[in-house]
Amino acid sequence: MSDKKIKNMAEFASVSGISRPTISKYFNDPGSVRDTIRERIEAALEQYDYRPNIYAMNQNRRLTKNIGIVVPYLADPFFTEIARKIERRCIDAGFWPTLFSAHGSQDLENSILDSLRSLKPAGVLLAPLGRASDKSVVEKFCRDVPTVLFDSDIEGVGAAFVGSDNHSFVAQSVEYLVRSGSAPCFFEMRTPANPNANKRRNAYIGIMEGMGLTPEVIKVEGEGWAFEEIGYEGAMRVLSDGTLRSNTVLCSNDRLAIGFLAAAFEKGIRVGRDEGCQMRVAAHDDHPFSRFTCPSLTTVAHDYEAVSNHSVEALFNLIESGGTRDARTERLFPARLILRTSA
Amino acid sequence: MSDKKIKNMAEFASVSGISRPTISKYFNDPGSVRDTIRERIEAALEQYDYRPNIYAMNQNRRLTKNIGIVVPYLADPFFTEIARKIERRCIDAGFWPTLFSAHGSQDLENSILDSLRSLKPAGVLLAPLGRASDKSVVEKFCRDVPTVLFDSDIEGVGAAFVGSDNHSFVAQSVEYLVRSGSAPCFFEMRTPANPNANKRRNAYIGIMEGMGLTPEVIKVEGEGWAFEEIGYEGAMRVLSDGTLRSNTVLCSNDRLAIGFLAAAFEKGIRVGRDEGCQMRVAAHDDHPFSRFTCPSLTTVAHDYEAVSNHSVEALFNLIESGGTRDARTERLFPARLILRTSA
DNA sequence: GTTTATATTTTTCGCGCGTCAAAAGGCGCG
DNA sequence: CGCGCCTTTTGACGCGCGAAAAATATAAAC
Repeated sequence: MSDKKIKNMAEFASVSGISRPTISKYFNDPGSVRDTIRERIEAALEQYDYRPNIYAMNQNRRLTKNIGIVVPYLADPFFTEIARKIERRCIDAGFWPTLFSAHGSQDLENSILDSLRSLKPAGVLLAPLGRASDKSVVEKFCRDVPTVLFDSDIEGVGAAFVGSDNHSFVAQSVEYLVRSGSAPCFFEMRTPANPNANKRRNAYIGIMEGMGLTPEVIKVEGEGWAFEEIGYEGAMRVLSDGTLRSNTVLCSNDRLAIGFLAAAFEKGIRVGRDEGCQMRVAAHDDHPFSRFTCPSLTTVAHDYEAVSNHSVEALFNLIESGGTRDARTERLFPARLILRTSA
Repeated sequence: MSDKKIKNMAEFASVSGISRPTISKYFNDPGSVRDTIRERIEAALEQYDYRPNIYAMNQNRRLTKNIGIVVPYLADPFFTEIARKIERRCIDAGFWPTLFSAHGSQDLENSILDSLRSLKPAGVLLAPLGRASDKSVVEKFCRDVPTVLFDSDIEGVGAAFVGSDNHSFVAQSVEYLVRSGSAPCFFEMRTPANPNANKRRNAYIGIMEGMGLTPEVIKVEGEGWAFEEIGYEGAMRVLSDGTLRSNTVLCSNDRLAIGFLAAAFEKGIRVGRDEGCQMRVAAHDDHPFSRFTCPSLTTVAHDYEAVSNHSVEALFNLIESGGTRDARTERLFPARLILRTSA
């Protein structure tokens, strides 16, 4: 490789013997130039190691190749995992993804959306905070920028929503728990950050009633995204004061269950489906750590792969159609029961 | 606020009655214009909601306001946490941080550094993969871009290194374990991803020998960043085949310990410092989940705050000095023992 | 060999802002 | 009031690239 520094496209055009507009076309879409030309460009690229200035590119393009990925709370491995998959797919499709986390804060979510506007992204994949989101801000953003919502829905906002079917989660967990033992009570936060929590509780109530059973919902105090802590504190309380009537607990999500299991362990309560166990605990999400809880957590898994793939797919379609959104689409993926030892 | 769309700086200059170069100066550094002028600009800004085009800005500036933050594995909450703190400080200082994760892959780390070049960042905060890093690539990058390394050191690379003092971690854990019971063996991966692991092992050996004790290092198989899994599998093996001579285990890091504790639980081995416990387990890092392991994990905590603050500080100094690096500085922060119930 | 459709080149303009030099203006000070 | 310093204005240029139109080249089809 020659170490001659190429400083702009014109210079690269002259050393490669190809006109500048054609080079420009190549960088926008390598497939749009004739094979022989593409080969010559790529040969020159090997030699001279030129890269277009992304700022000059993005300034003039109608649409950048940027894609914003926004999650509510990156410290939750669920989001890390799904963000990783989404990132990968965007890169493979020739886009430039950028990851943002609102870290549980509305102000931060708002200012991320604000920054995102300046980035003039081709599209945005947004998992909103949920209840804590400033709905009007998100709504306005989605009107201006092609956006696909995932994980948490905000009704009517964005061009599409892709997520997991909360009813499917709860149907599987409740059905299994009832069949294999006794009916579960439902353990959740009083004011859940995430709208999925409400859907899960309602599904629980509906399913229990449909089976002729009496639903029992236990709501514990706590705000924010420190779910393990909230689950722990809540469990310490209910395990002490005897409010827990059922010996089977279905937690709204795995992170609460992690706290619950820690509390049960501390209190010397044996959890599991074996002989000698006093209670069973199950949850939803298949958090990456739920394999390593004590006992390992019986849970219901997201179809991470499907959710991330379909989110990206939906966004690409939206981008290709020029951001027109005839009808908002919603796509929910069913969950899969993961039997471990806690229930 | 008027909803008149301002499309460029010239237009904003005319509606605000201030010349364009002065407006430009203001956006580069609000403090560089006279107070009366600044007030008038800010008043106009309230009314018209104009924002400079970041692409046009960055194209022409000698240095952008971008800062790259690169971590090896974002699914590890340790990095999520420190990245969050670093992000915050960059934003407060008027920079535009962007977070990247190599997700444990050398290829990805390389291509992130490659992309980062195009971003022409003012500086980069890099926690390299460590052993898996392509040293020559990282080295070359650090020569071209002002870079501060954190968490994992690569000797001689980058303008500065900021991290935790591994000797301090191990000194505290070993001293405590010896004082409160018996001497620990050291549990680690055979080929650790992170160079800190090697430093911790060597510190362990040195400290044990210094106390007149015989070090015992247990190395378990496994590659990559799935530490919990590796710890679990390794523990299942050593807890079965009797290679474990000591009843006190010091894990190289918390994530291995999480796996270890899961294995011990599964095997019905009681872990803790109470009567009736068969073994003690401690580790290093104070992983956010180590409060919720069963039993809760005795560990040694990073000074997250100091590491993130000082990394950013070092980078800002580097940026202000124009990227000149007279001498590479290294700054290590001591750790703090966190007593919980596992040891 | 001619037609036709497609690809490429040439030319030219524009994007929005940074930066510079020279001229004009504001400000505090005595 | 007048001096000198510092800030702002004026006017102009450059950055690196995208886009559009018209001219030209290429390749396949007839």
